[in-house]
Amino acid sequence: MDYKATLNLTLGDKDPRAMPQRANLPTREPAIQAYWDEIDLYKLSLERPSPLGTFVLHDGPPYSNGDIHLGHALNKIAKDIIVKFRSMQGYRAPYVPGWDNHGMPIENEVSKEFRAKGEKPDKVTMRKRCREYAAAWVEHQKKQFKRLGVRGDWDHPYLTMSTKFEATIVETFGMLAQKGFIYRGLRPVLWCASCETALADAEVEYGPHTSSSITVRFPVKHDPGQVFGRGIESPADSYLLIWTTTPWTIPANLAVAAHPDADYVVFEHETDRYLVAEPLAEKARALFGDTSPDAVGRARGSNLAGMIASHPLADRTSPVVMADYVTMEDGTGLVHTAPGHGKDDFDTGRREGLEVLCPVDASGRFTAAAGPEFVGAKILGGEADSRVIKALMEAGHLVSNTRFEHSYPHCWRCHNPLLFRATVQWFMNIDHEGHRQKSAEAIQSANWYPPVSANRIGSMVANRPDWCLSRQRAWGVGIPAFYCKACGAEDLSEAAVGAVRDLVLREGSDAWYAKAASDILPAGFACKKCSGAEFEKETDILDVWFDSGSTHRAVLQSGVWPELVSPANVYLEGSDQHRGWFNSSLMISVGLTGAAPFKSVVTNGWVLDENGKAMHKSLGNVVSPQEVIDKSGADILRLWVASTDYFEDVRCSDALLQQVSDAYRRIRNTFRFLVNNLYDFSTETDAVPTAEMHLLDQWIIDRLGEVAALSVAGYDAYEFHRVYHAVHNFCTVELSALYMDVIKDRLYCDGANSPSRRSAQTALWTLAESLARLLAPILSHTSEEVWELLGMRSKLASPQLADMPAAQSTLSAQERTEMEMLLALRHSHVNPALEAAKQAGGIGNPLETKVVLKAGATLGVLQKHLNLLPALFKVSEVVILQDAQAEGVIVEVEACTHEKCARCWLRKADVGSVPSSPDLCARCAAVVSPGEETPII
RNA sequence: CGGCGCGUAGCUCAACGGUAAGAGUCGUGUCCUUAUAAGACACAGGUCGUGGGUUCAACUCCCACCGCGCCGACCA
Repeated sequence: MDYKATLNLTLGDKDPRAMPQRANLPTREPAIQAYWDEIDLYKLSLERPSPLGTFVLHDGPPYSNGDIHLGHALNKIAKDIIVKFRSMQGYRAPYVPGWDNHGMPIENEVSKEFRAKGEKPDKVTMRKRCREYAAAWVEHQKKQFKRLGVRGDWDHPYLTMSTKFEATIVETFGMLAQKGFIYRGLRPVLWCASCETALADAEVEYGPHTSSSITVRFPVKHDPGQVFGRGIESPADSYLLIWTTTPWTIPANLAVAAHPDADYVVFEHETDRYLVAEPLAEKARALFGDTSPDAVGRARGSNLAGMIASHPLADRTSPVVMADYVTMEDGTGLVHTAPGHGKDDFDTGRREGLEVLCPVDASGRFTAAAGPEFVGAKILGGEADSRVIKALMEAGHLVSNTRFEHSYPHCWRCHNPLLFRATVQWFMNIDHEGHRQKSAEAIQSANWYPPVSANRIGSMVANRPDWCLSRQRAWGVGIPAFYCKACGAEDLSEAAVGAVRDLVLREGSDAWYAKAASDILPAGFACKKCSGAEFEKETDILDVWFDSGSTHRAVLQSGVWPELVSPANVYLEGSDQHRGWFNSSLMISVGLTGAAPFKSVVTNGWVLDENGKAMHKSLGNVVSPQEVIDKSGADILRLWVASTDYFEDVRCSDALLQQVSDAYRRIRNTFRFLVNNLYDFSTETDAVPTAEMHLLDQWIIDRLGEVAALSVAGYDAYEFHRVYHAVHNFCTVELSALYMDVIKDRLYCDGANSPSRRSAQTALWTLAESLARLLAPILSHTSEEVWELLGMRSKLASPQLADMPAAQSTLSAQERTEMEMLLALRHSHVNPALEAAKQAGGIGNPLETKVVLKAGATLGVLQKHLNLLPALFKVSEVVILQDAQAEGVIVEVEACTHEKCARCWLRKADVGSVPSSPDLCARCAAVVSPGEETPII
């Protein structure tokens, strides 16, 4: 007789009530997301109780251009996990996503469009198109982010190009100006002389270029350390040797840089003496045809400070300064320094208080400042070089002149070589009123995950130069500065900037370009210096880092999102943002308030391929989040994020995602077993109080509590892989391999409404419901699916609106110890013995066996739990024998000789004891005959 | 080239300076057919990137090198 129909089996996949084996996430997830939209889950999450207060994760704005890539996905998913966890932990956790809209990449794309059409738009037209372009990508990326399952105020994101945001940028700039942080000065930028424009780094292409390579001697005028050994401080016939591949920058020379830690030597050639770095002395001597290595003097680089040379052409001095970027690779170890023509030179010049000399005009010709003999000479084409070389030769200071091929920056548009040219720019002074030190303190008082982040940004802030805020571009927020037409004085007064802010607020930032200064400035506005009444507007825009660096003011403090607070609890961005957003936000916030805009900062590493290499389209190793979602689902991507230690660089590939998919299937199958055994269970009528449950059921609830505690600690530390491993191991080791397997007999064979089965079902229900909550921040969709199947929606619309599960153990310490001992016995003794019996042949299925335990000291514990053991070992019978000699427990396996019950397949002594069911054991006979129940054992 | 960081089984992650470096996963073999495109059991897998050093003792601390990544520089 077939008794299968009398068993309480797990629901099969065909049953409409069942949780299906196939997740089918690519189609299931959009339906779940539609449900979230329908109930307005984000709003509901803000309305749930928040005993712990508010927790704001402030979104760093991605750039609104292009499809999102895996790095975006990692970042946004990690943020989403944090927000959902904090909410479930008991915080009010709003999340307002945002976008960074201004900037060069969009301007370039739009420029290309116009160029393709042969149009030359004015700034306002250009900006209008940029705005449309950015807006289109915002909508595009928004869909992609939402598809990841990220919860937030997607209907009200912040945009740096919104009117209110742009007004805040203007205002922020004005406030910094009022506090004295903003100044105007020269700074070298990469300049294309043929396009007559400054270029951004991204617009520069490096390629081979042949330059004139010259060695020049600078007569020493003042030698306080008497390095030259002439016995006097103003030696004759003593020279510094320098090398350059840009002869045209010699007229702009203002200093010679030496490395403080390098060794320098003086050598003699005829009656002249020359100073060079020791490692390069040999080469330098060769220029004179000398080989003798004798040095007539030597000095540490740091001892050269104070030495002063004469400029080889102009009538001025050129002091020796220290710079640690001086290398011993090429040249002489003494570096020609022209602050107007190089970034390093500029920084050195600023530090040393040198002026910034740039005798080159926009078209790349020498101005009068270069010297009367050079005026009008063009850099491009080499005219300037040859005139300078000729002058040096005539002055007798040219030592050598050769050709030198090296990598050199070129304009990406016209492909001509670029030059560094100092132009007037706006800056934020990083050392104003101890700002650098205040920033360092603000860094110290924040929490950094991982902790080394603090060092990283710390050294960046310690070493960063002043912030150059000017960009010679169209797509951005105009710098709200006015220049007096009469005297040229700049005006950043509160009245002027305030007028611009009001204008932008009223009409948008395009109005800055559309209107004349007189239409913007308040009536009667006059120059403070000369009382002039006519003004010109600044044409540069602000660095877009200034935009994003203002988000804490424009978003957190604006009042537009009243649920937000400032400072934010946490910022979370990729490690490149130490130099980017973290830095710019810190500079502005410290400048205005003296404190950081964040309490904690988490950084995520880079996404690499399976070999640890960066992803590049050309390498074909790019994993696209859209493809993963279409093929496997967002929960797979989310689980991948949770499985990694994302503080460091993380790896991703199809093979790795396959591993994550396997882990997902394990977790899903665990949920399936739990859910599909609850089809006839109601918490209202069938639940068994924990303290009255079967010991094994109490034990698994105890374990669940531990896993929940571990996971919550992992979430709390932003280390989601701890959650992943804890839950995955729990599903595998405790649930699948052990608990769920062991309770099958009770679940399937005991009476449907028997207390022993209801006890197991109560545990299953608790497990399913708790795991759904525990995993809701990570597997948001699957948790939602489980929640619905459990019928929980009638109580609470989503597991994301529940509390994080907490321990609810009723197990005593002694019971826990005893259970652990029995499980250890199963693992280390019984299973191996069963395996050995299986390998030896004869006995295949453990259900056919009897296990004999011979024990000494542990006899009492074994006997106490004897009735648990057959199920725990998955065998038909367990016999315990006393054996005082036994070290630990001896396990023997033999065939069980009882009759096999046709229903439960266990071999039992009482099979046939009920006359009406001769092929059944007593328990099964009682179940088949109604009215009898099996007690909890 | 410079600054910062990372490098534990094929993979994802563990391991207070102290017992023979642990889990899961993948792989292989066996069992089950009552979670079944599931499940159970077992086995195999590591000179802890390499080489030095400190220490009674190093995966753990220090140095160098190699590989990888981020940021910066590509230069006089």
